Amino acid sequence: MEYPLEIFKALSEETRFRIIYILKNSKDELCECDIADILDVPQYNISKHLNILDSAGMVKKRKEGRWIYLSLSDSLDKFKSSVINSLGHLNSDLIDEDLIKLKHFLISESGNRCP
Amino acid sequence: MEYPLEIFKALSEETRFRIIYILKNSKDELCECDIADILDVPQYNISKHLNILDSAGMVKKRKEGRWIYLSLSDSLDKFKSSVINSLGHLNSDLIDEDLIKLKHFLISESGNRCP
DNA sequence: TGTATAGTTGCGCATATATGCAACTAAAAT
DNA sequence: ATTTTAGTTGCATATATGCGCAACTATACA
Repeated sequence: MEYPLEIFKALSEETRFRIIYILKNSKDELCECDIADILDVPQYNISKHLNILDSAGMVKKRKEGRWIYLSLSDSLDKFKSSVINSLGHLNSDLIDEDLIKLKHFLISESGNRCP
Repeated sequence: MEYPLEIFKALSEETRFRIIYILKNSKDELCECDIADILDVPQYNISKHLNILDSAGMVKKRKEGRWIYLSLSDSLDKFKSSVINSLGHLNSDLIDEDLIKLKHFLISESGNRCP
């Protein structure tokens, strides 16, 4: 797909947008089951959406044992990082709910989280 | 639709992306027939896509006689203007072709352009 | 070795969305 | 008044896309 369109298309779907949003706001890596838990979306959907975000070069996957740890790509080009930085200007109750759940997740270190 | 999604969805379609791109790069207003001509897309499609961009609050329409003149909205909020500014980091042959055609259009003041 | 958990993937279905056509309105221009 | 041009809109169609399910792999643990 044409380059910029791929990025906008990736971000134009609610689940994918929420994934990027919590990855951007998480100080730690998150594994797929974490993300599925936080967003309350089936893991097989998270998996599919992460494939799309990966193809668009927006996320980094790190496999460790049985888990795949995710974070924003650390090699974002200027365009991508600029678009993602734009998310910092948003303030919406809906995405705030995800951030609250993310915060609880990060606090309960090995509580609810995958080991 | 949820606010940020609407913006990304608007930009994730090729014709709409190209419209925003040339509006961002045009010093003058453009009317629909100009845009249809530059992008080589039927005018009824341009019209429909402009409705979507308008609903998303991304463009300004100014009616004058038989024509509707378009430009980027002059009341973009921080998020929208940040996303649109991200386009400045792009360099793609495809969108450059549109810019070349736009340039020719702007030069030939009342040549090909609508009066 | 058997079981549980994390993640993947193919299929069928439902929905969303862009397109072309054709008929329409509105405002010049003759 | 008639014609021409800019723009709009409803409809049918084709395609894209996300979802749930179910079967699959791979790794850890007992």
